[in-house]
Amino acid sequence: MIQKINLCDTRSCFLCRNAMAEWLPAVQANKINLKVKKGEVIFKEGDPVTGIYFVYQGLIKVYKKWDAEKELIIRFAREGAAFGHRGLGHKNVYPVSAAAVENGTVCYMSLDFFESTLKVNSNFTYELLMFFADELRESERKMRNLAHMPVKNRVADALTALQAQFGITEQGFINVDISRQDLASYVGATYETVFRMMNELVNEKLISLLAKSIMITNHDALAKLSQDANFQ
Amino acid sequence: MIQKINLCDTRSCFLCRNAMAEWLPAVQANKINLKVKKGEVIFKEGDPVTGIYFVYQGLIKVYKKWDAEKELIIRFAREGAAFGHRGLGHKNVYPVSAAAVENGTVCYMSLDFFESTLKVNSNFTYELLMFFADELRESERKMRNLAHMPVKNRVADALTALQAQFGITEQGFINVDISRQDLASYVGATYETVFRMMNELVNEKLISLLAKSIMITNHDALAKLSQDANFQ
DNA sequence: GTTTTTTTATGATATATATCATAGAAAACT
DNA sequence: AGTTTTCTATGATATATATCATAAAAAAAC
Repeated sequence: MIQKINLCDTRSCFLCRNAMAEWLPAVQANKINLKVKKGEVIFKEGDPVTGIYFVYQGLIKVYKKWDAEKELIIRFAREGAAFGHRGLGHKNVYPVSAAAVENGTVCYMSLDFFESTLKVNSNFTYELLMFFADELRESERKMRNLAHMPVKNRVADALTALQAQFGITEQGFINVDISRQDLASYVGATYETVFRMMNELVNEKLISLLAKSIMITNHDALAKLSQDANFQ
Repeated sequence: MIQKINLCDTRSCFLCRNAMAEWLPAVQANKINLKVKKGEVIFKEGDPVTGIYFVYQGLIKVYKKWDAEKELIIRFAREGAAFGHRGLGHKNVYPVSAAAVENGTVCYMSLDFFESTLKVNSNFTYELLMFFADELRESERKMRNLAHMPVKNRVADALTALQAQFGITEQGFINVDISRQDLASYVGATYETVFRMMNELVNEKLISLLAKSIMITNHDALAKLSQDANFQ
């Protein structure tokens, strides 16, 4: 991780958007910008928590490992998003790992400074609380899906979520470039099973593929698959 | 839900423990105590969020439904614990359901009053944030387990967690009285599978059963099963 | 205190998903 | 530019877990 001071503009990230304007010089003075290379691990589960990160540019995956080669990707963090905030709370080690999916730049600040930020900016703390509530909701929805939803439906859910997060290119493909293995890790299944389910979705004309790119061709049907399937 | 004003002491719950003493009279004036009967549903997913709850006495399960008879129990809330706080954030419907596992009493306050509490008690907001961070960590650990851990290990994990949360009786049994179906819903598997895995654990002398009661007889071995199984 | 309902127990069977195996294609390194 | 290395593709097989079926036991309702 190459250190590059003063790269970011203290305007675009979650912290800078929600902190008081008066606090931004302090942020400017305390943050550090780091260049990360594709595949580089920024921190891993079990590491002592030293600070919190924001994505300035690029794409970060936050994941939990399972026996050497398996992992579950919890979420993708893109420009502006915080990560490493799971290091907050009453434990002092990261419960997750974070790695760069592509070359990029991240912003880092020490836990001490971040805690000062929380103390000083009550509105920021409140917004962070709301953000945590949203993440918790999403996390528990995924828990339920992992327990009860078939892989095919989870693939549909993952693709819908990726399109919602990253939008589409001019040609209509989901505007994110991740490997099939990472997609499988995001779904919480093996590469092979996800591959097969994608084939089924292609045959049913809900999605179409061009090399690594994925296009959702029947958004309603796909969304229906990813829906709760329950009620009452 | 029978309404019973002024039952609780404004001392034991998460809010009362963390709010400023000066704020407690306001809590006293704005809270409502409700009696709940075993099996009673307090709110269910999709209901509009009107407020937040605390358990004064009894046991509450927080769960997500899946097609009529299946559910995933997210957590058990006992005396002092908050529930319904997943209604915070940027959506206005509960993402989970809550039901009484046994007869009990809960404390309720409107979302408006709760938000005022957050605004006034910055320390409480901070503590709530830390609580959310802890819950998020736990939720994501369970996500990973549901994706990759076999049912037997998840049963071991669930039993370990239940003993940590509820302690043991004088005879050494886990001090909680839940049905096998609820245990299965907590594990995220079917009743039958959990039943079989429990039998295996009994045969391996890690646990022993007496009617509905469960005793952990080899805590280390059980904890080992529920551990990450990964590293490096 | 009897009847009805719910919970527990257990075997047989089906099925979804993981694992193994192998090969070609693409990307990354030197 | 050539050579490892990683990623993608796909079939065959194994296995974990869910589903179905049925009965006994316990709890709840009347």
